[in-house]
Amino acid sequence: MTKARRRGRVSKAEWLAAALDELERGGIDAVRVERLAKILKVAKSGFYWHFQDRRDLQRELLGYWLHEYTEVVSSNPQLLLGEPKARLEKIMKMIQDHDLARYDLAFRAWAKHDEMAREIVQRVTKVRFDFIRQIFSEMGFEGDELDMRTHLFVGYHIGESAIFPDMSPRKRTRLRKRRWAFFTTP
Amino acid sequence: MTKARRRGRVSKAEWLAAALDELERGGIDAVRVERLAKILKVAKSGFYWHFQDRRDLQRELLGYWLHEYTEVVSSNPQLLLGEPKARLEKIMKMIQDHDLARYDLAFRAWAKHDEMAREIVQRVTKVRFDFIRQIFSEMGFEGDELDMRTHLFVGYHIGESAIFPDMSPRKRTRLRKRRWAFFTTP
DNA sequence: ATAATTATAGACGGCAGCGTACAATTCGCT
DNA sequence: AGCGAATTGTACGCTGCCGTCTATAATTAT
Repeated sequence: MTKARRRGRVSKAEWLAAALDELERGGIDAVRVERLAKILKVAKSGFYWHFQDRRDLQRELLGYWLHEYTEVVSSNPQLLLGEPKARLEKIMKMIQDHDLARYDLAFRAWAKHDEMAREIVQRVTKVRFDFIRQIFSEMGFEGDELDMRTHLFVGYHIGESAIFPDMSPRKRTRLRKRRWAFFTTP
Repeated sequence: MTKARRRGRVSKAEWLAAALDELERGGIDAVRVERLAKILKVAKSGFYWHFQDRRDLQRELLGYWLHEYTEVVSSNPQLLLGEPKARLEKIMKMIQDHDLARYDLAFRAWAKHDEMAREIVQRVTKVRFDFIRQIFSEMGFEGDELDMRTHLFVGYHIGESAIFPDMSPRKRTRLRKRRWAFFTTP
């Protein structure tokens, strides 16, 4: 439906994409209507055709992130079948390859002072936590040991790309494999 | 020197404390001169007596955080002596008790789009990384295994309190002990 | 008590951003 | 080509915030 038509028209999806870019770059306070309009080389009036107001854009941003960066993964049938160790490996590769934690820092910083953002972030955290917990559970871990491994896994992967952005892909892959061995060893 | 005197006078330290509060609550964009003045119930003119401008406050904020939340810990003589496993345990307890990662999310989100902040954040990350790496090294880990454990440890602890804020202190302590066992086992 | 220092109040000009109004243009279809 | 619907440009009023200025009050040193 809403795809870019010719030149000069800006679709809703393009406004959203620009907003996500800006969110990552400058935090939610950089996601400003006039700023996005300038980036898209367009007057801001078009924005108010697609969205009710700035808040409305923020809502859609949260929905988009929840769906594309968590639900799409956690409901991927490929990740629900087979040996838990193999599934964990696939997920770790996926996190790295698709940079699934890319926007986490910005969304979580935002959630600190915004109720609407906090709700979605909590949901994202819970979905990911339950998903990983299930896998460790199938590996045979229980109780606090299960919780500890799940927390450590989920907590680490949310921050990795933000905290250690300068690691080479080569090294990242080597460490990933060691991490996998570390996490899957009883 | 600069302490709160009577009513109505606001010291530099109080401006800084309010700024740190606001930074945690709302991100760097919430650290605004007039906002802080309102919080402190004072006109903003006093601000410009203590600080050259808003940027100057930000600089001091970074210096304060670097010193109080990293350097003070990493140069603590108590943490430089004794068995590496015992030292690691002490550090983990300290991270929990003093909530040492409390401001990390806000500073790291800020660093995404501000060169001055990025410099300090990188320094903080490096100091912590080297500090922890030394300990794991003394435990006998080497090469990629050493790097993996250091990354995992530092990466996890930066995010923990931001990502899992609702855990009870009791449970946090139990998981901490398990984490210690996990990290110190070859 | 007086002088010097330290901090505050209050008012100003300037800029950036939000949301609105309305006219103008372009698109999709016939 | 022409009609209605979809999208944009331009202009406006309002608010919040920065940094400056000047007069004034409170605190400390002499």
